Amino acid sequence: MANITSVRGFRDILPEETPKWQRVEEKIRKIFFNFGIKEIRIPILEKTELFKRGIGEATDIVEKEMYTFVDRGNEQLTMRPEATASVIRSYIEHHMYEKDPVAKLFTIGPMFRRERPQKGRFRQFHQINVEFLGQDDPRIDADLMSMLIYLLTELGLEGLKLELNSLGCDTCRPAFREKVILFLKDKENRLCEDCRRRLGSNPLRVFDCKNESCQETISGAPTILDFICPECTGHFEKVTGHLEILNVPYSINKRMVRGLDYYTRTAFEITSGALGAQNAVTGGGRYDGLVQMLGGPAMPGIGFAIGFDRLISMLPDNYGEDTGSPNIFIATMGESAQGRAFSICNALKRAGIRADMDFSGKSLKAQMKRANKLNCSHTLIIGDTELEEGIAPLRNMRDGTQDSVAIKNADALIEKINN
RNA sequence: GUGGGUGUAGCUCAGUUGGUUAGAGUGCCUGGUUGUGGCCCAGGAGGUCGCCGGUUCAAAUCCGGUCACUCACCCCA
Repeated sequence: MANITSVRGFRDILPEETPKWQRVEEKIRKIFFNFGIKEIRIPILEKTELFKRGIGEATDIVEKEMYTFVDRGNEQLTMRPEATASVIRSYIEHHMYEKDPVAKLFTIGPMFRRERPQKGRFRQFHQINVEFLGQDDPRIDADLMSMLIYLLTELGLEGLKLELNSLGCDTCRPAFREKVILFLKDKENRLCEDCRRRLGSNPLRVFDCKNESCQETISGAPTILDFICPECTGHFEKVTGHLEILNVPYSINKRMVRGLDYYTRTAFEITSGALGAQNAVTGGGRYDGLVQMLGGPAMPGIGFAIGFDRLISMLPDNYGEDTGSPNIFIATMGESAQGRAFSICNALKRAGIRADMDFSGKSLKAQMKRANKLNCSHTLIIGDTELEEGIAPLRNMRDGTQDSVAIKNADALIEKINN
């Protein structure tokens, strides 16, 4: 009978790797706490309509990547492909803006997109999302990006590049869009198949097409920064100004656009050369129209998502390893020793000390080998008849020196280990 | 959805122009040695060679199909 395997693009994160995830999450939570960002936990399943309206009907995500199904109650549901729409839905549903229009929220969890898997891309992947709602001051944008850079640097990442652009707003982007369509109309035959299709749905995407001919064609086109309205220009200039004040290095990428429809004004991306083709570790931007679009009040917002899996893959293998705390292995010789070891081992664990032992009755050699494998700091050997008190030497594994103090009971041992 | 690469032991991989009981390293188990583990020595378990079909006296090896993994396009974090 054939074995059952995991679903394509859905992977197990094995015990060797989970400490990395835990350490990163701990550090991030601490930083978010200091920046006044509170956690929100949202469902994995939402009504399909939420993403259609939020992300945009014509986007690749909605068009062909969502896990959508009809449930037994005949309702169209979707496993979330991203978190922002859900956070906004919750913000509106619970009238959070009534209590306090300003909300700084984060959420961590899995997202689902049915793409072809490759390096740094899975069908179930994990994101750390941050949303700042209720404020459109350019300082918010700068503060958000500065925190992000700080956070990634704190985690030990190097070679990061922050790129940003402005996408304009509802009033200036449509005009720019028309201009681009007009510009490309008579050059259509020089565009790739995808871009010709995009011309009708999302012509701005031609800007970041990787096809050479497309790049050449679009290079003469007006760029959005020359075209956006004075308000948007002002906002963008202030954002970059504040970034400079905060000493955050950045570069402007006039051709960067976003694949989700809700973005307005500030859009940014952080990339790393260490990631392969899927080089974006973070992406985000402002979405001043989204709250209203989803049925809430007119309320600005900005946010980002960190690709958790990609972030983890950039960290060294030993990241998050516990090295300091004591880790005891109890080896036994003989039946009666096992009995005493059993209760001592249990007492150690309840006293907050990591401890383990072997019940299989294997040779001492095998037990010691196991202790070594578990990377134990100390091995305690308990003999069958030696030492009336019942406990033999506590031995340090690392330098081989013996500590031959006989210990009378578990309490004395705990004290010894803790001193 | 499109293209390239790869599927042989738990893991990393050899396997010459098709030819007998398919190998190594590592890991695992047992024993020896060792001032009770690391080093060394001996032995052992473990594989329908991804799956199906074809060619052949004979297929891990050649051909076709299929599935999986992987990298890239696309898209995005």
